[in-house]
Amino acid sequence: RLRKWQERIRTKDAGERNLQFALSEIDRMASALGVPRSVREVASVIYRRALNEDLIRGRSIEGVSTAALYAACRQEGIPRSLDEVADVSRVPQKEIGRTYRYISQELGLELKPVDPKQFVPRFASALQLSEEVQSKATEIIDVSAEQGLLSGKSPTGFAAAAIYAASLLCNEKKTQREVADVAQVTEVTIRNRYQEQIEAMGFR
Amino acid sequence: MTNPADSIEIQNVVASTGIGQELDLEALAEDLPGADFNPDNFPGLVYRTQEPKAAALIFRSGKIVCTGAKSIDDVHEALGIIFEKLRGLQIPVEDDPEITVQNIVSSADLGHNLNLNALAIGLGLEDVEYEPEQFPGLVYRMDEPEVVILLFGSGKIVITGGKRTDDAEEAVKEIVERIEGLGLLG
DNA sequence: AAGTTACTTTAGAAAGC
DNA sequence: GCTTTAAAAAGTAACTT
Repeated sequence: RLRKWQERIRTKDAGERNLQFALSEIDRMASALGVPRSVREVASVIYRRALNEDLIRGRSIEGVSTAALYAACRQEGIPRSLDEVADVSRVPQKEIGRTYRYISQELGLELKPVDPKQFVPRFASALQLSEEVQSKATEIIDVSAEQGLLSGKSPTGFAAAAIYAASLLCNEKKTQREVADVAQVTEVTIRNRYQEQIEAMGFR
Repeated sequence: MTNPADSIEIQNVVASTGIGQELDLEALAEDLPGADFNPDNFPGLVYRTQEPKAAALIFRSGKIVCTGAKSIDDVHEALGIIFEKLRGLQIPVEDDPEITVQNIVSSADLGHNLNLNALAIGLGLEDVEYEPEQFPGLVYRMDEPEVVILLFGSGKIVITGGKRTDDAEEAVKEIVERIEGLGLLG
C-alpha cells in the first residue's frame, strides 16, 4: 500500500515534469522562431490534448512538442515550414512531419493545406521588400494558383518564386539566391516555379 | 474518350508463401548464386529472379515473401523458379505451397489535371492527407474497396493496399465518381 | 543550366531487435 | 517502432558535367 502510494506520487511527479519540459520546449522554440505568445498558447493546448488522448505513447515528448508548435502556427495563419521548425528543434524534420500528420489526424485538427500567401509578409520583410512587392507577389500566387499550378507544389517554393518575380516587376530585384536562402529552397525550385508563374500571368 | 479503368497497370505484387521446411540460410547463401544474406542487417536472404523479374525474401522458417512482380502469374512463375532451385539443392519443398497475394500496387490515369487543394476539402479533410511540403500526392483512404489512393496534380494516380485484381478497378470507378460528384474532374 | 541519382509518400509480408 | 524488398506517381535536393 505504501509502495503503491509512492509509485503514484512518482508517476505524478514524472508526468508533471514531462509536461513542464514540453511546455518549456514549446516556449524555447517559439521564441527562436519569433512567433507570438498567442501561438505558444495554442501549441500548449494542442500538446495537452495530445497528452489527454494518450498520443504521446511511443513518440518523443520533443517530437510532439515540435509538431504541436508547427500545427499551432498553421492554425493561426502564420505557418513556419518544417525546415524552419526543424532548425530550432532537436528532432529531425522527417519525424516532425510524421508526428504532425499523426496528431493532426487523431485530434481532428482538419487544417487546410498551407497557403503560400501566408509566407509572403515574413519572407518579404526578411528581404526588406516593399509593401508593393508583397501585394504583387500575392497577386501572382492567386492568379497562378487559380490556373492550377499549385497542385503538389511546395508552398514555400511557390511563395519564393512569386516574391522573386514580384521583386523584378517592381524594380526591387533580389537574386534567386537571396530569396532561396530566406525561403530555404533551392534556386532550381525558384526558377522552375517562376517560369510557370510568369507564363500564367501572361508575361514573358 | 478514354476510360480511366482501361489505363490501370499493375506495377507490383507482394505475396507470401512457405515451403514447410526450416532452412539453413548460411548454407543456402553459399549454394545459391546471386543470393544476398546479411543477417546483421536483416534476417531474410534476398534472391532475385531475372525472368520474370522479382525479388524474394527467404527466411529461416521457410517462409518466403515475393515482391516486384508485375502480375499474379509472374509471382507464381518466380516462386516456381525458386521452389525448383531449392529442390535442386536437395531441400524438400511442399508439392504446391499456398501463395497468398498480400498487396497489389497499380497506377492509372484519370485523364484530367486535378486541383488537389479543392479535392482535399471536397473529399473531406478527415479522410485525406495532403501535405505538399512533404509529398506532392494527396493520400486518400477508401473504405470500399479498402485501398489507399495517391492522387497527383497531373491526374495520374496510384492504388495500393488491395489484395484482388478487381480492387484497383473498383477503386478507380469509385474515385472518378466522387471527384465528378464534386465537379472537380475536367 | 542540364543531367543523374536519390530521397519523400502509400501497402503488405517475413523474423528479430 | 526499426531493419529489407519492389514499384508507381511528382516534387525537391544534391551532386557532377
